[in-house]
Amino acid sequence: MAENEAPPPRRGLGGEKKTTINDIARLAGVSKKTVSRVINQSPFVKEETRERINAIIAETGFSPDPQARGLAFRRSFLIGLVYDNPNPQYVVNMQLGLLDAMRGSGYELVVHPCNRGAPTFLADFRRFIERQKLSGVVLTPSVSEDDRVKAVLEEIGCAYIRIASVPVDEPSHIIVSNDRVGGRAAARHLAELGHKTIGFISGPPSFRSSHERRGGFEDELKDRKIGLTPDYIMQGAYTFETGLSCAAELLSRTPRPTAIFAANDEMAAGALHAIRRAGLTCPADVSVVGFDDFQIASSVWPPLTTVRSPTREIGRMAAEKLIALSAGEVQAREAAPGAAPALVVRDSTGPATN
Amino acid sequence: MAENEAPPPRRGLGGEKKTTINDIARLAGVSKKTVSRVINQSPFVKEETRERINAIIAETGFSPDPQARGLAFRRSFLIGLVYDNPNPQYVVNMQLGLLDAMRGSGYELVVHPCNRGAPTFLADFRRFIERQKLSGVVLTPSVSEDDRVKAVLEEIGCAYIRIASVPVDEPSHIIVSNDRVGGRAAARHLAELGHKTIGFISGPPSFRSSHERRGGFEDELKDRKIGLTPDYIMQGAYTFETGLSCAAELLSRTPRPTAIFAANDEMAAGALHAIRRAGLTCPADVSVVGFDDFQIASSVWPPLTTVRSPTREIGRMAAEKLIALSAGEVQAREAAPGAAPALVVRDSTGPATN
DNA sequence: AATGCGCATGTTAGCGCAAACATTCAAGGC
DNA sequence: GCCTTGAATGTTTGCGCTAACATGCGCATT
Repeated sequence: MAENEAPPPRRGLGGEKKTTINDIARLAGVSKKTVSRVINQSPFVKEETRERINAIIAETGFSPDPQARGLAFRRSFLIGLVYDNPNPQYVVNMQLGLLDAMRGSGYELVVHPCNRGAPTFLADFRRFIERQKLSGVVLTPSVSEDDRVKAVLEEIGCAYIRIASVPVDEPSHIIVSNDRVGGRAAARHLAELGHKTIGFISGPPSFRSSHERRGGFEDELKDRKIGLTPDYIMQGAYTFETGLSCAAELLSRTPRPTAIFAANDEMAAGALHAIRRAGLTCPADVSVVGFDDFQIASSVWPPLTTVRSPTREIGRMAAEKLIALSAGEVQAREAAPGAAPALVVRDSTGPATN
Repeated sequence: MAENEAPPPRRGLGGEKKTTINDIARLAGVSKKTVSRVINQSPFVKEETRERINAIIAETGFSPDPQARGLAFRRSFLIGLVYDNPNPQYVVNMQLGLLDAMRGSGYELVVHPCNRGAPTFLADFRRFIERQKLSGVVLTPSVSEDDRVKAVLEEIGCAYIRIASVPVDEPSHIIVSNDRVGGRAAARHLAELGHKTIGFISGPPSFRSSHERRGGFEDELKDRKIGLTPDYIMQGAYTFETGLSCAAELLSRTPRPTAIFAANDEMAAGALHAIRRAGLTCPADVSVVGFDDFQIASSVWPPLTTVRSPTREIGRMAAEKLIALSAGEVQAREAAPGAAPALVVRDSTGPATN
């Protein structure tokens, strides 16, 4: 009866008392500290004792309370995914990758989309990390490219991994999604098909990936002595509409390009429409290559030849690294190799016809 | 020096000690229990005291440690999103909606994709809820339609909200995404454009939404005395490919349908290709209506007329309801009205031409 | 035999908060 | 005046776990 304060609803979950470390200790005939040592893999437990305790843990299905553990450790067992990438497919793939590596690790994933433009962004971000005492944070582009964010994390002392197109940090804190390699792959493919007059639609300069995809593309063309004049380079914004308008512009050049590389699938889809609208056919008249291999790439006509970005794999690597980091493990000095983007050839590319 | 056990890294986050409820109590010249009462909105605090404490809390930016709070309350302040819906856009929109309502509430969102087919699914699910002592769970289709899941939650006593196309539960536990209304809207639109011969591509029967979308569509046509014979109904699987093949089939019927309603955008995109491939034009020869209004709807040509499913709004409502539930508030007896789907008219529909 | 040392374990005191049980103080009843 | 009542606050205990500090025990050393 007593006080009856407002919101806190009485009783926790279920009715029966849940098994605690004490129960395990009693069953094993040891103190709870020894059980704790087993759970935390302390080397100072006799092999035989460890096995006995582990058997009991397995039998009872016991698993330590993350909250209590967190309170004692002064950190939660939560990993945050912080992103401002508007592409749903990227986000979901990233989440799946992270969860792949987190499964069975005792960590959980909390998602935190954010708006880097908001005036309270940094303060909110900091609050989020501190309040939740996150074990670690995964940053994706373009938050991952924000050095203020990095500074906050360093100051707080929170483990983090940045996913970025270029090595912007020490190797232990970054996973490089090798967009440059992907750009090269696209150029190589078009070159091998005999294209000489190629148009390029870049992403917005605010994304590092734009520069990388473009850089890789240009490098490969240069290596092959294929020219790419400024006239044949348009700047889009990773959207369908900009893909459409930029491609329309490119198609009006003389000589008309026989191929277009758009820096993401969305823009490539726009390019397909521009081609059709111009009375041309893809790939007979103009080939198109996209980037990302998101769902849209196989839902347009013709299905897009594109560069598959191994987002899920990158997520998995990020989580593995982060868990190791937050457990205090020392990291290798060199950056992890990082899964490389790979070309997926579909129907939107064909031999040059000029 | 002492033991130096393996994984637990010493020291928590940051260096400086963080402010606790004790600090606030000291500053306010009261006991920490009084501060606790203020935080938990107990009515037994003098107005003046409450204001003074609130002022200090605001000033110091203090916010209680969720872990400690959770430990004492026997529940975390985490809300879980459990889903097996493969559509990234749906998932991301849902997450955004949930977070809209959770912002500032002190809750965080942990995501939990699952595979309902896995043999350990139910056990894993239960473990997840119990271990984390989740405050609440949001279930989306098709996990939301699984009564075993509901049973587990009831047994554990965990608050939950199911998002479903039909009222499968008591009103306090469900939010209805009125797919039937959306189906009707699509039919009305086509009828008003004068279409009489209409083809329909349904979703897979394993999703309730399939039945609802189809049901609404059929009901509206019946009300308007427009026939829809089995010949003009195809069953797809919510994928681009099935949309393509089903539409091809429909286009071979005599008389040829002047309009096709596909139960999601993905299939509608497939239908567009089938139309083009058949040498026809959309919307001149055949109109197409989709469902969902995901990104793909505006990235195909012509941009799709479709039914926008207010996923984000539904998510917001779900989180609001769940927070109220988990705070022990009594729920209204009737189901919340639920944001209704709305038709978005773009370029894929036009007047009937037969 | 006394000493030291290292492994294996137990004990105590928190982590930051809320529940249950005091306690205080003022207003009102007879 | 004494006693009841109840609002407003404080004290203690404990949520489930770990850190820091014992402690016990066997063995090698002097």
